Amino acid sequence: MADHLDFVLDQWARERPDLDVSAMGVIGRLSRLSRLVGTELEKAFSAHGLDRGAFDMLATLRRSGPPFALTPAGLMRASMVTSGAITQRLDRLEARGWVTRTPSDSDGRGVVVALTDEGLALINAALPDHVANEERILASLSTEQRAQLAETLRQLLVALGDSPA
Amino acid sequence: MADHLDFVLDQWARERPDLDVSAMGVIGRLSRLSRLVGTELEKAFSAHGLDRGAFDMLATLRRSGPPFALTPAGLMRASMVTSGAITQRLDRLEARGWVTRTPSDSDGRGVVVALTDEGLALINAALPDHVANEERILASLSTEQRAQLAETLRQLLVALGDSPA
DNA sequence: TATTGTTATACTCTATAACTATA
DNA sequence: TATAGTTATAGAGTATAACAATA
Repeated sequence: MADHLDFVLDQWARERPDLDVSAMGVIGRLSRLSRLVGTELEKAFSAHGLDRGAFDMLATLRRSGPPFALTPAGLMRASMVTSGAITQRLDRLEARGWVTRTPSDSDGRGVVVALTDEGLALINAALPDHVANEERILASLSTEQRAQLAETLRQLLVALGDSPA
Repeated sequence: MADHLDFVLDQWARERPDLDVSAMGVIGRLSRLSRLVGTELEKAFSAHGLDRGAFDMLATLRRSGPPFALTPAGLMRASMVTSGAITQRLDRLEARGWVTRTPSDSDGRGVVVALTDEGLALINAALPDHVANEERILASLSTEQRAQLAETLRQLLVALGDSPA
């Protein structure tokens, strides 16, 4: 079965046969898939009253382990969004009672963002649904394909400068 | 070499050993990579005074072949953005003199968007740089890995409802 | 001087809906 | 009634820069 990029590559082959546009077959699909997957992920989030940004913040705090606390700078590095977006996300999460902001002990400039009991309960409840949703999204791939895909994506990420922490 | 998702999966293994979060290894990497690749693509666009949305419109018109004309609805389907975004993109492209909007002959409600000579020259010039940039982004993969990646992504896209045209 | 977090600006996009002109 | 395109609203993100407090 053909996808949209099959159509696009066909058009380019006809219009610009001088150009090798095969890279588009990878990058174009990457872009479209990321969009479609994003839409699918929202379904599980909204079932818990969350959106992507909120889930991202709560999950990052959750997986950091007890006491479920990080600085805004740490959340920024993990989420790949700008500092302004982090401030706004935290404003909303704080208003909902899911996180607290307290001055850092060790750094007078710093702030520590921590999950409240309500925030912890929420992310603990949303997490299994999110993981099940991701499994559903990947259901068309074999175990081997999934492993191979993860490894190829990692190779690309490392080459583009992605790093742990 | 480790990437960010190696770190994330490690944290989840420690915090929620009851959950199989391996799907995150695929979907998380997909999301981060799409973001990083997007940033890299902008470099080639901005060298020609374009942004992602503008390049997207011009390239879609270009590959449709002579007379390089499509309806806003056609551009919307190809680009996966909302109708409001299309209207705004076309407003900007029209103001720059790169596309024209003329009433459709066959449908009184319709509009035909067409590349101007300037728009055609611009996209023809930008295209080889864009393709070279995509090749650079994928340089860390072998030919076989690229082909396999494209095929796996296509499989996922088709399963999620992506289709030609 | 540099860093932390917040605030501000202008812009692009989202989702949703209303609106017109036409089919 | 439905469709094509535009317009409008509120909200979340971008990039960039400025800012106060602290290191």
